[in-house]
Amino acid sequence: MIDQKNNPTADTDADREAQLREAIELLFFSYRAFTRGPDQILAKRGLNRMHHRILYFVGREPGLSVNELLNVLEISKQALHMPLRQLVSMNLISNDKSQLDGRVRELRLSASGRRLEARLTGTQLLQLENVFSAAGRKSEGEWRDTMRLLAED
Amino acid sequence: MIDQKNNPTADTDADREAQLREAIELLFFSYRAFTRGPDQILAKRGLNRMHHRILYFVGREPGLSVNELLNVLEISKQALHMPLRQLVSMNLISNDKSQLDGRVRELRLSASGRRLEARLTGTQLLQLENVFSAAGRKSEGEWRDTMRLLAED
DNA sequence: TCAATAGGTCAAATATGTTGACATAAATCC
DNA sequence: GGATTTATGTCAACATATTTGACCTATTGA
Repeated sequence: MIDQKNNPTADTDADREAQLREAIELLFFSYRAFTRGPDQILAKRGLNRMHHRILYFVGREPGLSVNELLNVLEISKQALHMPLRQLVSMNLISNDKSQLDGRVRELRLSASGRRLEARLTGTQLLQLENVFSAAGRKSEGEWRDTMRLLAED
Repeated sequence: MIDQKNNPTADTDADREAQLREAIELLFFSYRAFTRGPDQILAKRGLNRMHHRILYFVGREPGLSVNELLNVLEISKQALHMPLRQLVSMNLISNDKSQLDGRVRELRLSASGRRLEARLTGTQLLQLENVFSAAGRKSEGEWRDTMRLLAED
């Protein structure tokens, strides 16, 4: 056994691990809360989280190519194939040849695609707006700075 | 078209939505970065993220019952069945009758279960420690406060 | 004793993902 | 211009995962 009195950092290390484990749990529970709203709406239509991600990133960057989408999502072409085809056949996403490079398809939201994306993402926008307004502007900034570090990891 | 000069809040609203969309993306990319390390280790053993979650929560609360685990994970009994049975048969988790109530099973990590959990969670502890040490102690606190609001949502 | 609780398991249907192959059209290189 | 590469689409086989719903045992508690 380590003599705690002669090892003043031992308690601190254990405390630090407990704090970091709380952070792990915050990420788990936050992410679940964050995806719950869209997931519920999607389930009613037989769609899943991947459909939302596709709608989201196509909406963020109209004209996105299939390859660019694959790179953002980090999934295989075959894993994208099914949900993307469904969204196209439901006329939520259009898929037209690029004028500049005939090999490339440009993905865009249709009007109904925009409506669905707005509804799905809307629950998250509202949720985050509520959180930030309760946390205050300064917390929001520190949260963003911290999340950027984690995201770029 | 809305006359921007007579609608001073229009730009602000659009900016605000852009800020909140950045926050959505930060959550998406952060969570992916956060799960990447454990996922890679798990894949080598034919395990997945659910196995890590089970190991994590059993490790956090030794003696946890199956029902308590189901409530934390928010999955069905049948969805838990397979991964939990695998972990028990790999001797990573023990599963003994409770003394107090013979119907209840108490889940605990074995020595090798603790080693695997420490390795999986260790990548996340290190990652978060790096992020927080770069962000500073004050940012860490604001991050926690904000995440608690989102998690409790 | 009877109902409720905790847990384990099975099976069928559905969904999802992986690997690998192959095809087409278009661009680019030589 | 022919060969190669790139972007995309699709298929099939296999593996995995999840859902629904049922059924069973053991144990507890009214």
